[in-house]
Amino acid sequence: MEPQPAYTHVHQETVRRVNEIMPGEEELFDLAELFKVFGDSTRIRILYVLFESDMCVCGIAELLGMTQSAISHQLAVLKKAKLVRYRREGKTIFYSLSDDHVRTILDQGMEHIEE
Amino acid sequence: MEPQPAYTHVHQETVRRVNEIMPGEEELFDLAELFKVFGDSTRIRILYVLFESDMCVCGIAELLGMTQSAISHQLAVLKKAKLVRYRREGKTIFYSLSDDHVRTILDQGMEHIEE
DNA sequence: AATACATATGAACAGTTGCTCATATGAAAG
DNA sequence: CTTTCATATGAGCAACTGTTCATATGTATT
Repeated sequence: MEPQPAYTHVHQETVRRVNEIMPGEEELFDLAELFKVFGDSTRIRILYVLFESDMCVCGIAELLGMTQSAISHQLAVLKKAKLVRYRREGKTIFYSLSDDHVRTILDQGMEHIEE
Repeated sequence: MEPQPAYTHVHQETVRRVNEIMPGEEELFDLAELFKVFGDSTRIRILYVLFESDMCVCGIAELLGMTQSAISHQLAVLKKAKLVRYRREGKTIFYSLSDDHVRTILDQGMEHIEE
């Protein structure tokens, strides 16, 4: 048996409750990774563009006034986080939002900052 | 009048709609700043602790097995983002969640990663 | 096969982040 | 006033991030 810390400042009952609801290490990591993706205004702008319409990489770049490379790198991040999907049509690749959580999360964030 | 970009890949109508819903520069910045705060697993763990109970800095440090300094630095970040409040009781300072958006945002994030 | 166009990707660089360590502030008790 | 306990804060450092630049991949056209 490992020695337990003393918890001089926290009640046993609270320790128990916190341990009960605290997500596991991997969930915490994944959650943080997800929010990091929302933590950049270029990526947020891309998501807002995709709210209105599926779009190709160069279209997004044009709309946001950024280079194709910068957008492509950021789309890779969004893709890895499964926030966007893509489909190929000939030479062009169209990106679109993959689910509704994106909108809910951004809306809640917006509500918070507008207080 | 400034010269307008050509938008060779995007329809005028889409450009108009995107510009209509795109938040302003300052809002985008604030939104990204907010999500950056959620983008660290230590801060997320602190928020989960505060879901269960108001708590002093050293209590949080104890519960999470981290130094007082590390927790204090992170609480400063949470405080700046207005995600937590604090009250002094003698020598001790108790931190608590400041509103419900925190829970909604974390829940939505959790839903997304659990797909 | 050669060219053109759309996109992806790796290296490099400046800027940022999270922790540690040392120290400062601030309140209560002696 | 001095000590003690709780917290805050600044400097420093290693790790990470977002962009640019150059180049690679992949598809269609000639």
